[in-house]
Amino acid sequence: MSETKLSARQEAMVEFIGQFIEENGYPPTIREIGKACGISSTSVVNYNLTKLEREGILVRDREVSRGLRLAETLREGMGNLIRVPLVGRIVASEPCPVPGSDFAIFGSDEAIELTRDIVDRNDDLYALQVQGDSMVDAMINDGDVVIMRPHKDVKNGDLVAVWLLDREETTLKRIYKEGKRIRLQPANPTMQPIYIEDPATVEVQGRVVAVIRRPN
Amino acid sequence: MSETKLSARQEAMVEFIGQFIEENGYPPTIREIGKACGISSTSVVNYNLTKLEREGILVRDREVSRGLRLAETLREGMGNLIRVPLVGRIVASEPCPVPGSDFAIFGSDEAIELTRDIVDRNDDLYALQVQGDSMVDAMINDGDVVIMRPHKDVKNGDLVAVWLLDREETTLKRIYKEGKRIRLQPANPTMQPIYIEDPATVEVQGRVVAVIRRPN
DNA sequence: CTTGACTTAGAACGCGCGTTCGCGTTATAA
DNA sequence: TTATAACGCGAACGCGCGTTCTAAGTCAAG
Repeated sequence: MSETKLSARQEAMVEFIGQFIEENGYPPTIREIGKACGISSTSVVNYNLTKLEREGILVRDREVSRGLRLAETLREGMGNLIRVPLVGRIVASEPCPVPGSDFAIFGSDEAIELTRDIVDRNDDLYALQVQGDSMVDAMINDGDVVIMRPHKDVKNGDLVAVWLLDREETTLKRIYKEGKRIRLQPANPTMQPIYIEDPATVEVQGRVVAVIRRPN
Repeated sequence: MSETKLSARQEAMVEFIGQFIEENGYPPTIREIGKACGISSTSVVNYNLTKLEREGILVRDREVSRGLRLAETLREGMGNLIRVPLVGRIVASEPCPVPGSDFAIFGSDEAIELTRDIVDRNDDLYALQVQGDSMVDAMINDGDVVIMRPHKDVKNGDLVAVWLLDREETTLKRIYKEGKRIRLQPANPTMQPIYIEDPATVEVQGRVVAVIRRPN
């Protein structure tokens, strides 16, 4: 779609509409747009509005007063904020909860709002709060919130939450598949890696996409 | 103001209005509110609307179609997103930059958008990206982003960035004033604290309000 | 020049929608 | 009981506002 097709008048209209909505909380009328952009006739405003709609710049609800909104605002408002459900706590001594299996230990309305600056996509992300100091070797403190993505494709070097069957503990490590064995590398470079000879004894719960800490 | 004064009908109206705005991008009319809440008369809707306005729940623009908005939405929309400038990198071997003294090493448009869920207030917050593994004893990795608040009032137990004059290094520690001396406690509980006998040799750069890590 | 697509103007139509008024119901207090 | 207020209903008034029709000005192609 070419965006250069917008005339100066149409560009002014779009700018005014956006400004108006932000100021007043509701869209302007045809006549308000006309007055602001120096258009005397309502039909001209209507004409250009229909044009902008066909261009995809805005969405109109016909027969409705103030029934228009900017498509841009629609996407920005919906897409820039991501609500991630806080589904539970992660403790070393027990398997960490996942959204599918058990339900949330917090109310389902418990969620963390994040921006695209922190997590780019939102494909079934969920959040867990770390309890205890058992994750210090993963550079993660008590109280930290980890944002998880269901594992699906785990690549070498990913920071993942795994449940170790034989040790009966949950841990956060970087995972490397080295032939038949698996190496679990702590994030803290001063700690030693764990080598797992039997891949069946590790269950990857998910990949850590972000860690958020709020000291006191 | 007592919030329990809302009747069931008024509460339903508020809920419907918020839902309607989110769905359509513009507020409902009096008659739409009435139909949705089972009110046959427009005057009743108008009556309760005026009541809600006096209660501070919503704002009305008189004589204007769809001229209403929720006060809550007003605050949330404007204030929920916080832009924090990314002013530079923090390295152990040099003093960390602060917004006032040196200017941003990144473009001034370099900023991170955060929500109120991560940082509550926005009083001159700024962000620094950690470079190097020198902060591992503060449980902070290479590449982590720390959100800082200019120090002002530093309380015991705050996680702060300090410049140590005699060691010539920047470090992130929890600070405790114990009489005349200062104790700098690493976040990693396995590490030993540093004791500073002369308070003049530490310069508090700011308080860490959040740490954000995005593993690869 | 004529033709036709694009854009602007002005005016009229008609329903949308906020406002207002009268009146009935219920509740709490004097 | 009456008085006052809070709350509800329905109808009518009147401007707000989207729609539509006619007409005219602009500009490039033929």
